[in-house]
Amino acid sequence: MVSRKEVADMAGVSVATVSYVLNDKPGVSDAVRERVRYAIEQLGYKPSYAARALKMKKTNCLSVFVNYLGDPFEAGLLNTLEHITRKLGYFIYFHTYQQDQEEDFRRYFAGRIDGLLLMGQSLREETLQAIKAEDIPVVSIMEPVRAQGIAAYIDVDWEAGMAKLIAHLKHQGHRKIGFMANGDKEHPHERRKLAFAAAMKREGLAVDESSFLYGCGRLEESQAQMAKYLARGTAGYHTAFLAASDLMATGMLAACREARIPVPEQFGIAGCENILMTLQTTPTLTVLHYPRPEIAALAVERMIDLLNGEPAASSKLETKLLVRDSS
Amino acid sequence: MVSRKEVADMAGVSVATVSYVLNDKPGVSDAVRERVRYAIEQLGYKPSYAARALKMKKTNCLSVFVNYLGDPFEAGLLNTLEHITRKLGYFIYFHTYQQDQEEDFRRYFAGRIDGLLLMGQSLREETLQAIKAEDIPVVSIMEPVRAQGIAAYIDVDWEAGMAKLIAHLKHQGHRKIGFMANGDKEHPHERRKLAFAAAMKREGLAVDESSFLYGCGRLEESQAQMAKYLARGTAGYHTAFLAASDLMATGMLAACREARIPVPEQFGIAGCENILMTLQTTPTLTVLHYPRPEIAALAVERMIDLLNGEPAASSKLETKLLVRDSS
DNA sequence: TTGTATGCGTTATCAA
DNA sequence: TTGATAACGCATACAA
Repeated sequence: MVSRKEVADMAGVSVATVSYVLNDKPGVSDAVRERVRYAIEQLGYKPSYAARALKMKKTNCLSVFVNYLGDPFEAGLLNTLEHITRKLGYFIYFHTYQQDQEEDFRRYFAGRIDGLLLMGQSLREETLQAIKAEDIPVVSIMEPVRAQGIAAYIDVDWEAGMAKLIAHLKHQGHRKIGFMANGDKEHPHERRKLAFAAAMKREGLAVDESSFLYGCGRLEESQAQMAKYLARGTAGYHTAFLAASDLMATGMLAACREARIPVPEQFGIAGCENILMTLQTTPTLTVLHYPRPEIAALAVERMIDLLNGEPAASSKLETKLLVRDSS
Repeated sequence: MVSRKEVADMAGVSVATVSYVLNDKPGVSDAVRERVRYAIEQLGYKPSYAARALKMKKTNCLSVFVNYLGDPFEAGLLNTLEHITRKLGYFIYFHTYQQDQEEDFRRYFAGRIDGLLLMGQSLREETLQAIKAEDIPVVSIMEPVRAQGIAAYIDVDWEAGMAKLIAHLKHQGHRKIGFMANGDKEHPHERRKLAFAAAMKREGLAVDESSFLYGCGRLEESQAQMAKYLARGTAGYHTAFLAASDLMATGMLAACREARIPVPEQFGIAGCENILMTLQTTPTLTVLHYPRPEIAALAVERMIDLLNGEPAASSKLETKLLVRDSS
């Protein structure tokens, strides 16, 4: 590990001068600048991140809590997050988040990251306190289910979106519409479930507990649950199903195929994210389009604002209804 | 930000004593220990990570370069990595890796992480030098395509695995067997392609460039490429296709369904990872089982070895053939 | 059993 | 235009 002192010695200057060159400060003669640059190059010197972070009280690192690293919907958000923040000079870390691991994370906040990005998770009160104590700004993509103290989130207007989907299905003649929910009430999918229920009521359609299946956010589980539902013989009770995620909608599609129930003729299905896969299913999936790049970009923008001491603000973007072959 | 000095003042002791308590050093009276603990609790003190990292020249952080964050195969590895390392007291960071971003990462190694985990990527020579200069151990899950200086990798024996798959298909009567490859020669999938070619030759079956399609590791692209292949009318030239990833195998399945080509009657398809999804496709997918939890656990074990100064070592585990309905 | 003092690699202030 | 030097928060050798 070569430190600044060695560079200074080799260039025959003081450590301060090396700093000036490194940070492009004015007031260093070209000759000295060149000598320092040469020494840095020769020695392969890299500034120590830890020392700089200690001195500056700034890490240039951001952290993202991800619900599940294999999720294609989240991946679309993460890619944009990573690109934009890297261009801004930040390093961004991804971790999977689970409620029961929050405690492990609490000691994580002191002097490691400048900001925290959430993917709609609701944090425990103590964790929030720890974050606040360290003065770490939090921005959530997707509105947390429990509002909490998180003042900055970026999301779509789920109720308006679900209303569009429901109106479309209603127009197709559907009256009994079900919903494949996540099941975990702390999961960001929960907000989509609530929005579905609210929109159904506003459309004058019935919702009760029998309207819901629970697919845990996973294709496989959703497929299994749907298969069980269809096998119960009460098939036909609902004529259409929405899902809290495209992955779960795809699972339902697979279950219908297995059960030889024609979609959309006998059963309508729709998702609410527009992940790439929904264009490749048979039939292609009717979805709400969730503008992931825009949302991620806005989230970063908000984060930078907060890091600059500007006040928190939230935004809700619009979804777009894409009618395809599954409805 | 509350520092150790404040804790010391409140407890009426020196900063050193606070350190002793914090690090569970012996030789502190119970009374003092209690007082310090109380002060820490009251003030909500958390040790500064940056300061500790600077002093100890150890960050307790590991980094993982991931090919694609939405990939279900990689996700299975990441989950295990995260669990095990966290239990060992490490924080683990995930980043997506792309060749053209290596330069950005070069300054990342100085004082930020103790070790680097790769998912089969081949790094540039300069990057490798930078890593070596910082004395950061590297362990790769999946053998890198270009051997390089990476002395520690954990993988399965791909050639033996591909041989099992091919022998199985041969036994089913297939002679013309194709392979859906990635196309990116630096991608870890490339090794599976090479293993396929080698195993085919050893089985006395023909392989040439026409044996390969290129799905870029993605379901959608694989499906599109397969659809194009089937539409060419030369369909029937190959009677079976393997894929470098289960996701791509699933894409081929979807393409066959679209083209109304019955699998496995007219066309055999198989994957080589055994991700969960392969149990839910129609038909279920014949696969090689890649033991992800075991591989990930071994990788962590090797990393800890290297961190303790023990010599590098590599391992190759066995795959298992799971014959299901697609072949 | 506890305290003092030093250094880790930086940045930044103040002198020279 | 450059150089000493004092922090930053922590761990630890050594002294008390």
